[in-house]
Amino acid sequence: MPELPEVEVVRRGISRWAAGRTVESVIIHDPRSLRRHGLGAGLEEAARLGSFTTALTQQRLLTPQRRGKFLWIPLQNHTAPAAEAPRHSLLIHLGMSGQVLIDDPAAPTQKHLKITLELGELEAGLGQAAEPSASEAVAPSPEAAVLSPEDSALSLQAAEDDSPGEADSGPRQLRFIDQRIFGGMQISELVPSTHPSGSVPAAAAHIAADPLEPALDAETFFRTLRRRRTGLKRALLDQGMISGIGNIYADEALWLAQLHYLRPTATITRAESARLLDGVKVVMLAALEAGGTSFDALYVNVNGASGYFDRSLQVYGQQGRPCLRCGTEVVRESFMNRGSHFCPTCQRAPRSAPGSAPRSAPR
DNA sequence: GAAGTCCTGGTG
DNA sequence: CACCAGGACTTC
Repeated sequence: MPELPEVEVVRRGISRWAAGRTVESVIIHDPRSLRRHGLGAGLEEAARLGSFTTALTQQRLLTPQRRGKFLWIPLQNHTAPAAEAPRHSLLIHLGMSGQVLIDDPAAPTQKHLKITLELGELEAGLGQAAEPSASEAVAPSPEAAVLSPEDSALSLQAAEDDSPGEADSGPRQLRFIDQRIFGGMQISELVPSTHPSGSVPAAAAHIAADPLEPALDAETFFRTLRRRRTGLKRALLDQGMISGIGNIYADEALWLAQLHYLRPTATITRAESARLLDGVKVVMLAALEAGGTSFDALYVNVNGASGYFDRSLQVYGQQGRPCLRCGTEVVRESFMNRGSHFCPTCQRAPRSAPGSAPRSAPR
């Protein structure tokens, strides 16, 4: 269940290993992962799959971007000058179980392999070198594409292992693996946006800014919350209001902010809203730090074994165990067909009976 | 605003 | 062998 931090780590992995390369060929192992591709075009399946391959082949992968749980790689024709603005993107959503694996053609085939992009050589000056992420603990060097010995732990083929005569080593495949097929890929046109990169894929244009974007400010968040007529957790999970939060980090953020998941959004105070947004950011950044800076975590996430940063989890899945703040047993309740974990002491239930109309809170 | 639908490996 | 998890889209 990758949420924002996991997707961000995948983004960094792609940025480091695949950006700057050109797609030489596309292999679709399972068309179900392309269910959302080319939907508006009214094409038959065979034509849709063909258009996916056509749109990607000979395209240069630029620096991957992310908003919430949506990940995209801007595409540029490999003959175009590097300065030219990309018009399309490869949009990736990991869904429940999606993984991105960057490896070598010699790598063994993965069980749930859906799509393989075969990549060309790295073009000098392109790709991850242009990546200015401030939160990157270790900025990739311009030579990052040249593999060092420890990189073999990433299951990328090291230069030394290559047969003589092959000048370019580096990983030559970007593979999409997805067990439950809730995720997928599609080609989507880039449209102008408040996103830091200036655009987002049209298919993700309805997705709100995420907690790590400057575009999301506390006052707007508060006002949007007050306008809603729903519960706090439902609002947090609404990607059109704030993006990147899934079931796990919603529970974590609510615990940090000491707010109940059923609390009516309309009764939230400005201070509580600020606490909640703060909790969301803290949880995301902590998870990112746990996974984004550790080599092991990079390994499991880019190469996709399991990759959940569960060492930063305080309440999710902790039912029956003492709350780390007050010692009360953490409770799990069923909500929206999923689990909600909370501390009944730190996170008081709203006064109104479940299901009844919420009454207004003071202030 | 909220329920129904898609999926499949793992679990009881 | 039935059931569950879970994100996001479709439909009410």
